[in-house]
Amino acid sequence: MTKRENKREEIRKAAVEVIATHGYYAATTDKMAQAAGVAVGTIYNYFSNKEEILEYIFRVEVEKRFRYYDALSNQKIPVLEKLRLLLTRHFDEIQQEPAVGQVMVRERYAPLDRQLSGIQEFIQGVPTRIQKLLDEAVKNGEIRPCDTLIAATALWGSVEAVVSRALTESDDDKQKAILAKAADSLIELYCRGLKKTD
Amino acid sequence: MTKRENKREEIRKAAVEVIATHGYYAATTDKMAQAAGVAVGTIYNYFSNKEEILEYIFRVEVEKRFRYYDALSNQKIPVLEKLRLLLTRHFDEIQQEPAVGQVMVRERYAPLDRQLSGIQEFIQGVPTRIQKLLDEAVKNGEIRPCDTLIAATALWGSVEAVVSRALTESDDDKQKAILAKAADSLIELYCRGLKKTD
DNA sequence: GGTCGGTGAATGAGGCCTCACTCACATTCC
DNA sequence: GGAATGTGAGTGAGGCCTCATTCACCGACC
Repeated sequence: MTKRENKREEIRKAAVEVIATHGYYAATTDKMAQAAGVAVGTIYNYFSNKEEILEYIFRVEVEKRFRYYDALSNQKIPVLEKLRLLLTRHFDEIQQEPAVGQVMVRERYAPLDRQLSGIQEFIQGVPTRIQKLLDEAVKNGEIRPCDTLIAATALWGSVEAVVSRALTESDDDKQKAILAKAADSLIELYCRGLKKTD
Repeated sequence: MTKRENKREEIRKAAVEVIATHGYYAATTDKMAQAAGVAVGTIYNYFSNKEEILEYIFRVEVEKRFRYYDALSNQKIPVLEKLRLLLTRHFDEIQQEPAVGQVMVRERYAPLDRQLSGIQEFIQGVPTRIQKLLDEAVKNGEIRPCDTLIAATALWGSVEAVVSRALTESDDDKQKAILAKAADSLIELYCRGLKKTD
């Protein structure tokens, strides 16, 4: 990583913290600069404006997830197992960087007017890929035929809600407990449903 | 409804439209005033500040849902049926006032620093009530024992995601189609799960 | 090895603009 | 005619971004 990329990374991390605690709009460039230990002007040597910072934050996460998805899609394991791995990885990452999780669930819609492509890709891209997996699973008979658009949307919505819920938990151990078993709980929920099997 | 309440209501409706299209932060008081056909100053005769408008918007919706929940909880029907009715009603209301739906899914977290109680009640209150229903259903054997906190959080997360997805649909008929069958699709998804019943 | 000029990252005060909110006055209502 | 309601230009606080300047570093040259 070049020196330049390094500094960009430092600013990104600082911005994540500030946005996570104050929200995008209250996260002033002053606060970000202070958190990164640089002057305001320095930020503008690495990003063209405040929005680009938010976009970059999302882009980094999107790419992480897409890479993992791609690696997974070639493997010869049941689709539901792929799904479980995908969610597990996601919750793991949130656990390691809770602030990133905060930003992702909170700022998905942030600057409405000029929609940022990094955020767009995240909102649409991840559920779309889940839908692809579900379609595949329907085709090979692993799951029953159903409206995969609704199912994929619902599944990812659950994930975000659980992340959001976990992160409002002030007790650190409880937070970790929720995140740790979240993937398995959700997969079980979506596989078996709620009804008693009789 | 008194004349005063009437005007407050008009301003609320106008604000909903403006916030739905621009997002809370870009929704200036000027735009709201214009949309309501009044002067900026008038708004401040009915609301003490901009945040209170957003809070009021949420409060109106929360109370609608709580009233329906209360009416439902006394009835002698299966819990899962209550849940279905609750969701059906919710999606119906969104269909009739899509802008309100936009605001609810987008602005849940809006002004982070000083959390607005109307919004808080919505974020926490609705899932909490769903969890109560699930607990009841577990107790009377209607559904299998499970982590009802996760299940309730997930269920409501799915609802919000589907609403959000439907509202990004520009084709009006498609939007209605999604919303119309959303409640049943979700209930079925959560009851039967995805797996093939063999 | 000491001097010197070139380079570009870093700085932060302030320009400029936006927007929530006010208030002195006008209008309407009863 | 007095109370209630409406008005919208004005105010000032606050925040994004700029840019003239600084300065640490480095290679060139004597």
